[in-house]
Amino acid sequence: MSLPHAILTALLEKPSSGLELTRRFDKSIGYFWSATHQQIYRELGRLETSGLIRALPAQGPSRGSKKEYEVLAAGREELAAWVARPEDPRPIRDPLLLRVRAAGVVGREGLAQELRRHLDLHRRQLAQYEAIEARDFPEGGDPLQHLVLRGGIDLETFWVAWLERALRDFDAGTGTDADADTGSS
Amino acid sequence: MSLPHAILTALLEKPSSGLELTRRFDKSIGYFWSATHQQIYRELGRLETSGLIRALPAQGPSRGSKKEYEVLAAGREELAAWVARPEDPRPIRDPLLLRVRAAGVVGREGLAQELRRHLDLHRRQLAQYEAIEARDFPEGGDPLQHLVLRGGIDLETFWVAWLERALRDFDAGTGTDADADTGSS
DNA sequence: GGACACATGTAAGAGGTTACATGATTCG
DNA sequence: CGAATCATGTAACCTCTTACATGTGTCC
Repeated sequence: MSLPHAILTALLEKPSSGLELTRRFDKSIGYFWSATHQQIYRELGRLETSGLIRALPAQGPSRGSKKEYEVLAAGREELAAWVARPEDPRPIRDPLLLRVRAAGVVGREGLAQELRRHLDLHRRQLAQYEAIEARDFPEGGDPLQHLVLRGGIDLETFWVAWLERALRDFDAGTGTDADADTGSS
Repeated sequence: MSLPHAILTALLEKPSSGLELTRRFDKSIGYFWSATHQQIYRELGRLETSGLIRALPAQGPSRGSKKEYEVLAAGREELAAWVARPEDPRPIRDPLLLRVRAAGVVGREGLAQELRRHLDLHRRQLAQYEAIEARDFPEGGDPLQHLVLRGGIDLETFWVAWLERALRDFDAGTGTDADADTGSS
């Protein structure tokens, strides 16, 4: 139940149309809550029906013409209540860790290459976050937004470190070569 | 598409019934891929239909009586192929980071308490993982399984550090007191 | 008017969550 | 036999993903 709250947050930061929201979910907000345009349009409809947001006047046909939304008082209240509402962290569900475990059973053939690919992706993401930090928080800025960005940076840092360690272990474990053998049954 | 592969991995490690699998998904395997018994039974049915696993003989009625499954050659091959199959990491979708961002817009009332609660949960989880490490990997053990466990440990370590930092920032930012437990009406 | 970007929307299906339903076994 | 536990299964619902569909405005 986080998508509606992500949208409320985004709309409070700046009233927007569906497409503008989609763009923002590809950038800053999307760094910790991703969503596609189909999800966003559906959820905008629901939020409007629930009376948490409203479309600004100047409507044309439903398809094709731009529709701007803004948050109503009820929406702001709902969001404030949600911020404090207890909600346990979800159990981890990570395909990469699972694949490493599976490799322990069926062999690590091809896995090292995939780990290298992920390492590269996470390094890029980390560099991007750090560039954003240097640009937007040179000396302060909104402390809460900075905190969130630090979360992203720390998370990517974890992945980079873990993947480097994994590849080191692989090299050590198989002599000189990463994922050569697996010498099946 | 990871659940079937999680089940194949679990069944290769040890042929099991649905309930036994459910138990194992509440422990070791569940530490990086959680699943409920309904998901597991549904997926076992699909995997059997697909010819990747089979139920061992000695069947009774479909409800109530135990059914053991084992992985067939096709299942092992599918799992080995999946280990090497490229699959990009999913974008982050974390409700807690989102709530901190929302707090920047509607106020941080009640948030510190929730962060403290999460900090406690993550500390417990970390302690549990470290106990498992001390018990199962005193000096080695399966390097891949150890690597996965290290992933869990490092991830929890990240959360603990980030939450501690967040709470420190909160205390600094609001004078002496975070949000004074919001003492309700 | 054709191409293209802008903008919103529909549909089908997979995966996950929650609640409930049903049969078998064991133990007092 | 009643209760608890083991064990499998159904159903409803919600979210997310993927692919497709439709309309508008602009520029050549």
